[in-house]
Amino acid sequence: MAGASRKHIMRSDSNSEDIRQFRRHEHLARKDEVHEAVYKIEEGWACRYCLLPDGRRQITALFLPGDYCEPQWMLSGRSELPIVALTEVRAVAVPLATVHAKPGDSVMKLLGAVVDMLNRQSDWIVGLGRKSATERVGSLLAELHRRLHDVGRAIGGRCTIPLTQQDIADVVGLTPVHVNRVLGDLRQRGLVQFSGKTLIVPEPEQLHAAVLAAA
Amino acid sequence: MAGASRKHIMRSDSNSEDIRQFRRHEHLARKDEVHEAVYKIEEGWACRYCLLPDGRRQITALFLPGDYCEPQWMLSGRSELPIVALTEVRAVAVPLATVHAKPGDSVMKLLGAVVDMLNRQSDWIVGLGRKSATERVGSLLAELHRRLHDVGRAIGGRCTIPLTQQDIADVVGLTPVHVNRVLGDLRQRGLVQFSGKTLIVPEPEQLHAAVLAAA
DNA sequence: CGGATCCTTGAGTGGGCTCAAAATTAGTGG
DNA sequence: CCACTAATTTTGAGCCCACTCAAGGATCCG
Repeated sequence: MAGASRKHIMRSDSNSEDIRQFRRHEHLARKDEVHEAVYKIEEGWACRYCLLPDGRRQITALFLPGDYCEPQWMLSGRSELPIVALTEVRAVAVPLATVHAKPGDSVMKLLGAVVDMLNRQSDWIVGLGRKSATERVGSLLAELHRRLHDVGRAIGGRCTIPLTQQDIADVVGLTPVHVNRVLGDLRQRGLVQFSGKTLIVPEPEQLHAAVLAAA
Repeated sequence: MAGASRKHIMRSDSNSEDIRQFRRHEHLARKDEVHEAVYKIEEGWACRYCLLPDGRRQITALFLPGDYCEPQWMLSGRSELPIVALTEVRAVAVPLATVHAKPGDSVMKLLGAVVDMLNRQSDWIVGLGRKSATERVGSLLAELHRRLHDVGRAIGGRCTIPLTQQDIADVVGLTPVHVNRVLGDLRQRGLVQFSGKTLIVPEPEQLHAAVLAAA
């Protein structure tokens, strides 16, 4: 990450990476802000959210380690909604000028991330519109477990979910009280286990089956 | 698909446009289908939907005249969910090969459409997660009125909404019975009027205000 | 050790659902 | 153009899932 002092700074690539740190509850982006870089999350979690005038909050995207934080900024150049850190976050700022200059691999990665985000949002519309509380919470845990597993952060069904129950409620469109009850139910049914912020999914397939389309 | 056998295919524009017709309930795309073209809707409405194993349906996108039907196919090449015509539909198939060949205006339009879809989906997550039935239905009518107005299809607060109440229910995540009651309520409050499939919004701002963040 | 945040549990309420049937409209073939 | 059927809309009665309000316990952190 260091080593910026060279003669020819032509290739603005890996030397002197622009690393940013954010404390919990600190904003990575505000509403309607102009951006000339996207973040690649290295460590920690963040979310995009919408705050209604009367205080209701809805989270519309979760950013986990390895995710690009708002790949569509490459296309639009601005954030429509605020992004806030849910934990301490370490991220790399990827300048869009650089990406545009060499339209190769990195552009494709970002465009792929845009498509992933579209599909993930579409899935959550289905969940919020047509699934029960238990199905929504179960689906969220299953999805988070899968995403963490995909980046090597779930070993033996074990992973860390740093969300509060209030956060979970704001993702799945429920109240924190009800989320608490649903989590208790899932645990009693043996589909998941907790110890602190650690989530254990003994049988991912069983959770997936129990949660999708309870006939 | 036709019209490729000529000497100078320089201007691949208006000659022999690939126009497709779809009857109501006919599919424009199936799940997991490969696409080498996107549709530009000329006339009629279509939707993307998800059908859960037990029969519940959730609509995750509406396509109105002027919309590109699945701009992200340019990036992914395949449909994740089925698209079905809600009315008779006339659409132009825009071959992606053509678009890629001359990466200019049309590419930007499609990428802009992708960003619009992301933002619209994000808005609907907020609605489904945190808004009441009345707010959701009112928001939908307000949004549809605005989108139709933007393409010159709402004259004097008057526009055509060819959706059944069942369709509306599958967009806003309610039952058709409850949608019917909510519509009656909105009409009684003078926020909207109906006559057949024609929707009249006397005061768009009043509807918008009544529906967003009822304190 | 004190304060704040977060989790847990109980009791009661209500918004949207289910079930059911009738009225209206749209579609279709003769 | 009409008879017939299917689809859609409307209305009523009762129920349940998730919400609200509230209080006590646990955990974290300075």
